[in-house]
Amino acid sequence: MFSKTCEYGIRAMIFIAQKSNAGNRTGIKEIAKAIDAPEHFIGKILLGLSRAGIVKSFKGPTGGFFLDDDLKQCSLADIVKAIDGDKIFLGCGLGLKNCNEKKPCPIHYEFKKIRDGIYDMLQNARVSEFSANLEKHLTFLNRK
Amino acid sequence: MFSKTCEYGIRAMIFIAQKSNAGNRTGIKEIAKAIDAPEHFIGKILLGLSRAGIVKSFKGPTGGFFLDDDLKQCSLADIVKAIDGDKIFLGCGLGLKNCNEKKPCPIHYEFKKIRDGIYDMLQNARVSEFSANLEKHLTFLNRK
DNA sequence: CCAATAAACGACTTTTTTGTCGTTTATTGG
DNA sequence: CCAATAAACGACAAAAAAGTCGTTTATTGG
Repeated sequence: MFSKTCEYGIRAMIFIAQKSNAGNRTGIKEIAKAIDAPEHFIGKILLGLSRAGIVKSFKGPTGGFFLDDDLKQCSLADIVKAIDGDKIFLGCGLGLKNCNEKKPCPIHYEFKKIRDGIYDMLQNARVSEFSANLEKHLTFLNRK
Repeated sequence: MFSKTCEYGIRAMIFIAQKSNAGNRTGIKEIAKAIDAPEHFIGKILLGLSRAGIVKSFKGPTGGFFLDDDLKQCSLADIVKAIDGDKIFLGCGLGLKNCNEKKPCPIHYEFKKIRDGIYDMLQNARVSEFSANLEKHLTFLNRK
């Protein structure tokens, strides 16, 4: 569904949002441990998201990643777009470049429903809405 | 969503079904041209599907690929399972190995709806149901 | 039997994705 | 100012996916 990069990215953002909601910044090491991802790799991913303006950071001691109030409203769709682009929202299910309403592939309309469902879900899910359940250990971000 | 291999595989199967419905076999060259895919690559993919028992073939002149009456009932889900496995139907949206009802990721339940929707759609779509619209040029399998 | 045809098969190459490493730059607190 | 800290950055390495090539095997029709 999503690339691994994107999966890590979403998990990292949800974790950063949780920390930000509690008023804290968090560093690459802490994030990597929390979401069970390779440290250097999420560093690279967060660099990309930072450049995309989806996360803020400061260098040095007391530095780290965080979301300001605007960014807390960031949706999962925004993250996916920044990492994987919009092909999951717009692309043809059978990989056809010129598939569209005028020249649809055999599953075009059925597939559109799926894609729209994915988009709605991701668009309505904001990174910061998951903090409460994570705090209560009702949901998890790591694989162990 | 699907791997390229899988996209080619589904397109090839739909094309083979169309030919089979018309009572004909079709060869790798013809398939490759019809669905706009690399010839050798399609050969490799069909070899896999043939081993999985999802398509039949004969060698030699008058040979080629075809579906017998049983195989015409094959669903797109069967093809996806044979090529990409079942991770799209069962896997966690955030890539977590041990994500489940007891230890769900933050988007587990929302994502389950999506996955179930994909499964239902693919399960209910049979390869041979697309022939009529393809014949009428209402739908297409190539990118040009 | 033979030549032509077409799938089967294995080995290989290329490209993309994923992941790693070492260095540089910015910031902080002492 | 300085040592410690942490993100930024670029280059590289490994693994997986996508795609290619040449040869072999089976089948057909003449």
